Amino acid sequence: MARLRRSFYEGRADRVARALLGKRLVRVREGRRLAGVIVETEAYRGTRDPGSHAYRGRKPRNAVMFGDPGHAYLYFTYGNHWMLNLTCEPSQRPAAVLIRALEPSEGVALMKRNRRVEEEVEIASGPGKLAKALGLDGALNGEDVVTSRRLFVEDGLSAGRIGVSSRVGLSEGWERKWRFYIAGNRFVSRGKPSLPRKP
DNA sequence: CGAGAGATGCGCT
DNA sequence: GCGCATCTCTCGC
Repeated sequence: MARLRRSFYEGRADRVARALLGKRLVRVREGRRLAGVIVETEAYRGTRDPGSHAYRGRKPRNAVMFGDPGHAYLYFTYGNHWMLNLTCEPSQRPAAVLIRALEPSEGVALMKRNRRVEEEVEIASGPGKLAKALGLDGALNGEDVVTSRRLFVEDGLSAGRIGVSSRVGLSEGWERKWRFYIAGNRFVSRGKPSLPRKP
């Protein structure tokens, strides 16, 4: 399968987020391929988006968001979890797509071990789970996924019907409908039911 | 099986 | 200190 090129990531974050559904995220670690089909994403774009890390300007942590498209932005949160984003839009325009869930396809046994779970549906049905399953952390922050041998995205099949909803877990900016998922796919995360949200 | 809270560490106020 | 683009476990039904 062909790898996605730089031009793929240059578009608006919400469009890239949609387009990433059905593509294959690949992690190569110690010579082994760990991979899955992207089934859930969220877009964060611009300095006006109160849900985005770029909302309060450029800081050391979010600097990758302001750089070239097609790079991994990995950040640590909640004291436990790494989140994988892929930057998009031209340089200086802060934007990224959070990869929220995968349907596992290669290296399933190893990913289960990384996660210490038995059920396939538990491997990567959420952004923190996904990073753990693939062995992603701050060491890969800034990685160029267009050229990297360790982390990249390959073209895939059509995603089929796409669902749209509010983004998960935000106290501000949740009214933007920038979460996208493959409708009916069982590996999509359920999100966090107790957070404030409007129908 | 759904709701709720604790875990856990870092960046910012 | 507080809040966080979360996860997991414990309760109670």
